[in-house]
Amino acid sequence: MIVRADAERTSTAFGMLDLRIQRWIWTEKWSVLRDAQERAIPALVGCDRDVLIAAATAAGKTEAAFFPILTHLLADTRDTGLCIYISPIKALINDQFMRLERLCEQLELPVWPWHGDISSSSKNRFFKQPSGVVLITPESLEAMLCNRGFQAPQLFAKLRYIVVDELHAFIGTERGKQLQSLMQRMELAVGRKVMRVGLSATLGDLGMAAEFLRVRGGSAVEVINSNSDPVRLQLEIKGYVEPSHLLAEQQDAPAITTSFIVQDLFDTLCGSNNLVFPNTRGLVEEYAHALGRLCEQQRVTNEFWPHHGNLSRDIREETEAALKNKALHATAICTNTLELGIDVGAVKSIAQIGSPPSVASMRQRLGRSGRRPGEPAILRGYVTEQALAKDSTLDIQLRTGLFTFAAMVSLLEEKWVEPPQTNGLHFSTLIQQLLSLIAQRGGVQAGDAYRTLCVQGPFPALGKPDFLDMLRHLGKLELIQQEASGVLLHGTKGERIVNHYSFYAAFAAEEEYRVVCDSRVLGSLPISSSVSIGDYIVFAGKTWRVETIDEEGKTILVSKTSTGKAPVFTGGKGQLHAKIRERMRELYRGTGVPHFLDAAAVLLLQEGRDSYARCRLDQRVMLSMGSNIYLLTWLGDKQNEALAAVLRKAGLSVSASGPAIEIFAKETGEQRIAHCLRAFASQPPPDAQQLLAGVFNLRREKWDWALPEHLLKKSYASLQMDVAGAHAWAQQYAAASQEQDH
DNA sequence: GACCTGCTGCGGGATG
Repeated sequence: MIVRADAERTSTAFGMLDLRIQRWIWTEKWSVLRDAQERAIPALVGCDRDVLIAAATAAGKTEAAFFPILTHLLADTRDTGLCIYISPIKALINDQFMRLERLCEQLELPVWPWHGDISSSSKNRFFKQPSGVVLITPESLEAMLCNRGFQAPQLFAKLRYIVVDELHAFIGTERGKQLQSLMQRMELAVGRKVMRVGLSATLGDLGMAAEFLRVRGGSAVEVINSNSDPVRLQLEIKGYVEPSHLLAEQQDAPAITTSFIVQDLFDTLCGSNNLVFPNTRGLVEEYAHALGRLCEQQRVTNEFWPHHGNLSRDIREETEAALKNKALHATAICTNTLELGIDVGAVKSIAQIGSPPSVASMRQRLGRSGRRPGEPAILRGYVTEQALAKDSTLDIQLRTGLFTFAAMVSLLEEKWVEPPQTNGLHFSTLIQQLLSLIAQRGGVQAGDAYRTLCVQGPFPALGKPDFLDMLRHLGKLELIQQEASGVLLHGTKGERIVNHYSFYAAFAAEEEYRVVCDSRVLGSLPISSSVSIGDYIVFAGKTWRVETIDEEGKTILVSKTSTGKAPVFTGGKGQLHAKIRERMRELYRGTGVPHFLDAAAVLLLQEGRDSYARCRLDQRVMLSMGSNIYLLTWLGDKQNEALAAVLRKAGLSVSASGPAIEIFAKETGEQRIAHCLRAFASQPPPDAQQLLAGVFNLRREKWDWALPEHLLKKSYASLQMDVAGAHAWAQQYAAASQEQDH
């Protein structure tokens, strides 16, 4: 057997694996182990350290983790161990289950897929024999701890490893804090350390990711960073100019440039598989509909399929099947539903309409193309700018849309991605974890809860007095109550909430209407998107008339029509990192032309540079235009948000706007703004409580409504602002303006 | 001018 000889000759790690796993690798005809696998096996097989594996999407990360883990679980022949694998999405659990079960069948090791769609009979069988591999979501794990807390020590008695897949998808989120807390609670239940394994393809900073995996112990995590062969990139940004007079006259008509972009997509993408990312669900609908119509007009089979989170599973699977079907050419118009885990096979190119939300996201998207040996990863960018007019805003004059996109692409080429955002406090999730801990243990001492969740857990930023404040507030809201003995229990309201299944998710979800046509569910629309009877809408790439709206049953009935308009989906704003603004400024100051711009985009680049020079933005920080003053910091959105709060507190009417802060009412005067900035710089940075005094409407996360005011402000500020960064900038500004005065 | 993710236990009734 040649295959066997190859594997043995080139690999020492191979010999460390259980013989049955070696045999399985031979029968699968794998000639060599991948780099990540080769290095992960010795790191994991001894079960004596935490490991972070960073490797490209198709580099066999799952096997890299499971070959040595299964080997370790099988080593004790009398008592097979347990491994818990945690995934952010159900579809990934289903995928991994199919891959893993083929192997584990041979090993006589049970694999337990575990999420909301799995029957309780399978789950009950696990409770009788808790060993093997459990593939689970954080929410299902939360439910297990909540409802079977007393059994936790027995259930996890044999737990050896916790594997977290798509680690980057958790970092910096409510679910991430929840996950860290769950891992901590499992370890406490069994009274010992359990080895943690993180898997990811898109990590901006491995040290921070390691620290996320093991709070206060990141430096001891073994990091395996496997860069497989770098893929050749083929990048292009095409520029388009929207005639402004037409836009003003016909508000409702689709923009002229949209139809140019649609035509270009049609011409370049037909005949191959591609993904198109227009950034919003509404635009996914618009483009899918427009491309479908174009196919109809040209009398060719439609090759364009919509995909986003509000479409029914049914419709999403149609799109996924079209992409996987080798007999068809298919292009998906999608949101980041197709950015994560689900396997849709290799695609030829990615089209990005408008700049992406982050460089990390653009890289993840691009990772979907160029997966076959020798093929490049192709990114086609499209940027629309409005025609220049006398009254054009600064934004339009500077062509910030093009410069943002170009800066991001140039950073992508340098392999830079945003570092993970780990300083969010997420006190909302602390409340959830406290209530869940009470459920798990049937009551908990306040000091014990503080130690578990804050001192040793993922919420170390909360001091003891603040924690007690929070408990008192939760008591007032009847979420918790304290027994005479000091034990914390659920209050009447807390009891009701914890006993409903909606408790297990750490993140908030908006209520939605189901959209139904002839008893087929097409998907859902958020309650907030205003839709009335008789409206014509675009949904799932087709047009419909709204027939009835059932408020009780939360259902919208529609029928087919021939015209319609994409519905409005609401949402927050992305946060641009300061590094991108820095790169934009270098582009304005430079004279070179990035190789990835087409002729029209180069013209826009020149127009932007002309405006930058004309406004003398290299020398000045403030610029009066129309009735406003712009404070051009060129900082990231979080720093600008903090500066805007500082100015707002001084009584100015302001709004953070791209690379600048816009100050309304020119009569304010540049002097007054300069004075505010110097005053801010001369004092130590204010805390959130001072900065957000008198500011309302700060609730963003699921349990924010139950936080005492000052903790809500602290949590909000940690997520939305960088006060220290803003302060550092103000100090630089103050020093520079002093020099000018002398 | 943002996007996405997730969900138990129990009881009643039908079916094999």
